[in-house]
Amino acid sequence: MPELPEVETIKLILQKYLAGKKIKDITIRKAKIFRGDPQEVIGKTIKEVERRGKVLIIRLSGNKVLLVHLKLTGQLVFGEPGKTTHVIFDIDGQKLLYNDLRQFGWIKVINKLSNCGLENLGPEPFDQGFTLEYLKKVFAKTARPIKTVLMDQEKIAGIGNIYANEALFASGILPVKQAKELSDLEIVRLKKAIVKILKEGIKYGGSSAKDESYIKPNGEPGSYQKHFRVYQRQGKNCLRCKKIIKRINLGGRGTFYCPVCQK
DNA sequence: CTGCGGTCCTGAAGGC
DNA sequence: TGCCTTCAGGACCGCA
Repeated sequence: MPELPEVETIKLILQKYLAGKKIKDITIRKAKIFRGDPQEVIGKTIKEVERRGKVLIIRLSGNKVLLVHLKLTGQLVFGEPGKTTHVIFDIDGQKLLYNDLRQFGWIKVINKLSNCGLENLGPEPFDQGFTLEYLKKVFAKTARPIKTVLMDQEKIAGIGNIYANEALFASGILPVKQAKELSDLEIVRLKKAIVKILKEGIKYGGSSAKDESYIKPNGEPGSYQKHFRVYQRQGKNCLRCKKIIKRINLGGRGTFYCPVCQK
């Protein structure tokens, strides 16, 4: 599922290929995916591609903006339309497809970045606002499991199930541990682990695990799945202590941890 | 305000 | 073999 590293990877590639090009046409095959009037963006030039949390921000001429959320199975990919293609962008004659098997994702046309939902997102893990003080304050306030808090986009932007599991393993913290019960030392370790794991994800171009449909715009998969330490490794040996990795359900999400290394 | 559960959607996997 | 049921999962909505 596209999380911060996957969306960042897509952003970097699209920025390279789309900046300066013109949206010549848009074909909408599934109306609910595309929100807003496509006529407002047809003919506009792409100025810049950015990211906020898991949302892609495509800035256009005339102060128009396209927001894209890929949710679970969305893809932005160059190529020929298939049965899961719901929107087709004609970019100077080249087809950029929005594919989405489960149809949870969306594309929105907006006129300004204020009041568009992005302002409710928490700090970016690579930005200045992501401080130890901020995390201490947020964690101290809630008895929710730490993993649930990590995935709360209003607390921290961009972390989903894969990177929450991996960051908690890397910092030796149990996913079910109440956020307010974390020690200062654990918060320091967790903060470092979040940054490290997300950067690792970006370095490998995101993760394309077995049941996931994430691919890069050029159609190639990412390779971070080869470096998972706990995610989907239930029943296998912990890479650190050799004990069996467990899987539980937490807030409706598959949750993976080592009962020995994580406390 | 918080937090839980239902909802969207499809293919894969499991049960009989 | 094949039909039917169950499940996964990000974010939003309604409710307690």
